[in-house]
Amino acid sequence: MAVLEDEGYRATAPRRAIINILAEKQEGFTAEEIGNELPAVGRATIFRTIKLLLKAGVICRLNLMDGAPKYSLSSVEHHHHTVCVRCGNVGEFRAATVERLMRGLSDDIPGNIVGHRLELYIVCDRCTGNPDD
Amino acid sequence: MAVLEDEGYRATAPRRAIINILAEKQEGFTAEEIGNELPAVGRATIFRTIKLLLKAGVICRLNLMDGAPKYSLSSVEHHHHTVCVRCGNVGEFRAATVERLMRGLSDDIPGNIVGHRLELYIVCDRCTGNPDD
DNA sequence: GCTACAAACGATATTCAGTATCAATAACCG
DNA sequence: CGGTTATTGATACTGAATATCGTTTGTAGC
Repeated sequence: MAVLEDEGYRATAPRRAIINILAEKQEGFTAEEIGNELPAVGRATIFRTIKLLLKAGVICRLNLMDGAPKYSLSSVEHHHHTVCVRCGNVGEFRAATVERLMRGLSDDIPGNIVGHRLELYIVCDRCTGNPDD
Repeated sequence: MAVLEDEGYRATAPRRAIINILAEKQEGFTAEEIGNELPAVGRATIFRTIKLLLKAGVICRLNLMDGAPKYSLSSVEHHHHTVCVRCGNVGEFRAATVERLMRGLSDDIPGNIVGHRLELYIVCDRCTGNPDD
């Protein structure tokens, strides 16, 4: 919540409402979902606020193969995502191994690596139990 | 080109035209680019054919952070992409290290890993030379 | 080569996510 | 409290992608 002040933005009611919703979500959510839960807030503001939080690093965007992009709280600053291919739930993980790998890879790549993104497609434990949910 | 027959699709003129264009491109290209080079082919067909080739595994889709998705020939069956953050060019690379990493990671992930996707954001050699192109 | 039938086509309308515009509103600072 | 200015919401718009549908065109069988 302090993010708004830190960046010099105003702590308006719509923004607070959106941030409160996000805090409960944790998991991957779409812009539309937020809009549905806050009918009082205009579409434009939803997207504006999401963009604002993206820039502030509070949430991160995840472009999936199909459908609208999902967002999730970036509870840790650098991390990667797991996406369950069956239920679509999104998780976060962090692995030092990945970062180490990047450094190793830099010799094979024609240019300077400035960032990376890793997505793991999984069948989550919940879905493993229910063959077709 | 044999892809079409292999999957039971018809080898129509528009499809052949599209495939020919793709064969020259190699790099990341958008659906719109293809459309521009083939004004005779309807928009719908461009997208239909792209989807078809995606399913057949001939090309792969790359959802970037902004703008339309890019596609590229999957000249090797499993690979990852480099995206130059300055000029937007897309490259492919393959590294056994990545695959090895996945196996190592599987213990830390709550579920079964069924696939993965890695994108490297780089400043390519060409752009490193020209500070602001 | 000709015919028939289904697959595929192109033009158009439509959906959907996201953005621009702009007058009205509400935070913040004094 | 009042003025300034960021922010809002309604609406219109854009741009990518899809659905519809009458027409065209591969292809298999003759």
